[in-house]
Amino acid sequence: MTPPPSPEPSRTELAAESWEALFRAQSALLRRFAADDVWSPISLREYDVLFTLSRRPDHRARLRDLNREVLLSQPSLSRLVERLSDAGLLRREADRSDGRGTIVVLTDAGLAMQRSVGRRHTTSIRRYVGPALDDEELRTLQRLCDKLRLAQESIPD
Amino acid sequence: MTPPPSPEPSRTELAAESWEALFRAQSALLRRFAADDVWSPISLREYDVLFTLSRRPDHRARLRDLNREVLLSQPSLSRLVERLSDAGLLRREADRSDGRGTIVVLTDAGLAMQRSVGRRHTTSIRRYVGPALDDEELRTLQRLCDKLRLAQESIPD
DNA sequence: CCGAAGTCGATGCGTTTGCATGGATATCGG
DNA sequence: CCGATATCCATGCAAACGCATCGACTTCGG
Repeated sequence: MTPPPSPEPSRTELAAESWEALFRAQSALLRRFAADDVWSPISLREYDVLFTLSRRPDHRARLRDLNREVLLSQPSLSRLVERLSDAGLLRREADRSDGRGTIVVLTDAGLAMQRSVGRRHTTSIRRYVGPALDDEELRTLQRLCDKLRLAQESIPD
Repeated sequence: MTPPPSPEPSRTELAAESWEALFRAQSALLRRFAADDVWSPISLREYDVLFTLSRRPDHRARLRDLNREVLLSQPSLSRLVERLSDAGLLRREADRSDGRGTIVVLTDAGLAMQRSVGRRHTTSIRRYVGPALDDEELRTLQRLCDKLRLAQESIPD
């Protein structure tokens, strides 16, 4: 039997509504960030790759591992890396322990670019995220999003 | 003076970390949703348009208003609507009160498509979001994301 | 060992995207 | 009322994307 309509949403509805809220909030903010032209010579996705690399030890990662963190198909990432490499922002190296692998490493110019864009991006974040939520709410949001993301590792395909 | 490193992140760091967590969580989930091939004949962005229309009174909206909700440039939305129109999932109408405007209306086929894909998508959501957070956490996440999104309306460009 | 199956990254190709622009209508200011 | 400005949507075009596929290498099973 379908439960009667009630003010208490079912668990499925709750999950769907939460996802929708998350999705819309992200969209709204991305639109704001895109409007501030803070991305001077690179795109948001390219910045995402530089940023991800900047947080890795030695600023390097296997292409394959990078692909797990970035929302981009493998061929698209391959070409994006090619572009950034041509621009001198990173370089490719062979993986000595696995002949199939390619390792990408941030160059000094790439790190400088990440920091430069990152600073401006942070200004945008402070501007659009800061006034919306107080400290405790920010911490809670961060905690829940991290939990949601990390839970994916233990949910099979 | 730069404050000394401390376990208490500054407000700017707090905002940046929250945004990053939100962004990564959304990326991780989108990847999951894309992997479940639930999007049979349409793309996620096309579904987003059908979904948005399905929640409007009379299943209709001005192109311009649609563009505010969907993360897509105006020309891209224009062509996306053209594709969906060609596929018979929606139709365009002239706006009688504004000669510049175009109104898009979901057709029966479009609504059926939205519901069909939506059902499968909901299954994915339950699967990937459901186990990660409990009811209260879901409600909190939804509340904070809504607050974050709605706050944008009162933050100037 | 060796052959089969799997993984990794690059490339061909058609589709979709964003930017710049244009034409049409609406709104604003005098 | 009219010219100037702004808004709305469409279109040309180059860049970027995803899918399918390929060659190279690794891993697995006998």
